[in-house]
Amino acid sequence: MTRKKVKLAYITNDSARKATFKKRKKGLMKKVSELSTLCGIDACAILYSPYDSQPEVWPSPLGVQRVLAHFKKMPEMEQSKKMVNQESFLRQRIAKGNEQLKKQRKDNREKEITQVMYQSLTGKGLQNLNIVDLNDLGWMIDQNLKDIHKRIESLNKEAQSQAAAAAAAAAGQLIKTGGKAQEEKPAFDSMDAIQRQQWFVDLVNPNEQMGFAGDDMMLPFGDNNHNALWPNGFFP
Amino acid sequence: MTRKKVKLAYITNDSARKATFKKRKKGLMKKVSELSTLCGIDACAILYSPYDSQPEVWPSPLGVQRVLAHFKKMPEMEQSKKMVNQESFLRQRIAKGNEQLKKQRKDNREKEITQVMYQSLTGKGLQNLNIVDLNDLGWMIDQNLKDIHKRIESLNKEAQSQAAAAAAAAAGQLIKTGGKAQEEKPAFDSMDAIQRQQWFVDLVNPNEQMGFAGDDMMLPFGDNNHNALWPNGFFP
DNA sequence: ATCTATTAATAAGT
DNA sequence: TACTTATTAATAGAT
Repeated sequence: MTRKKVKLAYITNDSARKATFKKRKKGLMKKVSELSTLCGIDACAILYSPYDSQPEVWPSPLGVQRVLAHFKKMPEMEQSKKMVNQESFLRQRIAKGNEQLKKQRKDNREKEITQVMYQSLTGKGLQNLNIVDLNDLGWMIDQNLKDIHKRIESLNKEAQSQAAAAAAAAAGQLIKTGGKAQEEKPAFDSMDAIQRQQWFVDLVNPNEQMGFAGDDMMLPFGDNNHNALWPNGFFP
Repeated sequence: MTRKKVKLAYITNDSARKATFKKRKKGLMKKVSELSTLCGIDACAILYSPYDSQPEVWPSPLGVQRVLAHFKKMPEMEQSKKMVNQESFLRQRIAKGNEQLKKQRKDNREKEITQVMYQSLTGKGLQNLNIVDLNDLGWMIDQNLKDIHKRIESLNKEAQSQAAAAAAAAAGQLIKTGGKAQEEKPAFDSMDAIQRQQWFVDLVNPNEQMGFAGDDMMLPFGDNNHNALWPNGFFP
């Protein structure tokens, strides 16, 4: 579909319906053909259109009859097992749609709360939030902190192994200096971390000023420990 | 298809084939369903896979049997008329592929010659071209000139009607000045034309200098009239 | 099963 | 009817 998302319903305009039929028939036959080739399975398709008195089939009349014979030999019960019929097909599509809706709502909510969070960091205050929003906001901040801690850890590990490698190299050159360099220059000071800080500062501070610690910036949480990472300022 | 254009051939890797089958079966059933709904036609599909002992059908066992009955009632000759069988299907696909190849080659050639043309405008010279290339280059330049003339005409017409409108407005205000303004300010001087000029200058002159009229820039055509548009410089 | 980068299908418009 | 193009849908490969 293109130029417009099409509604799945009978096309009332005759010429449009015919045009769509021709295009989609071709596409469908191609799909059957590909599926059969790629996966080596026996398949057939039959279409009756008002545009031709004869049916259009894939892959061939004989192929269709072979598949049909196979199909008709089975008892009705067998035919129905594992079968995709219109009802179950629609049920699946509806279920899938609902799942997607649910996920989308969750994503939306997350974005909403994230926006609230950033606004609060630029000094907009949290006065207008209800308890539900505040709860979600707290949850999101906790999530972010967890992510940050994970990231710090992984960067520290990286720095450690790099430092170890450097030490090994130094040892190889017989210029050993006493070690522990990796603790004096932790990974968080690396280029990557600096870029990350800058990104974060830019993000929370679009107006070129620190919005944090303004008069009405006290977070209305019982648990102000959300800020524990930065005991005396934005970044140490 | 994605991540890679897939070759249309039996997938030998078992798990990949099964995964592809599941995805494509779903997609195919959806297509049948949509075609049936959108165009109100009677259709069915039957698939036998090695993954299930039962066939998977659309729209339902009964629906399939109805379509099948319809199909089997016809004499063989009738069945074959207008029918899409595997051979004709493949023939169509091959023919289509060849057409596309032809068109693509033409496009490529055009791009090639266009590049030669631009290079020549930046002073690369045309010494290395054979007679065929030169011929095509001449053709392309003529095409471009035709396009340019068309564009100039349409812009002039536009300017004329605008000027007419302006004159009408002026007349309405009783400040008629004598007319002919549209000839003193032709459309080619309009904003659009200026942007176009700049674009063209940038295009032929990527090194910030005029490559035209350099020592070896004389075009090796018998017909130097290709330049007739710019008798004394790039743009008047 | 899910995700995402990429290709394929196709709705409108010419 | 066929071609073009802008957009959506399908899906290959990776996770």
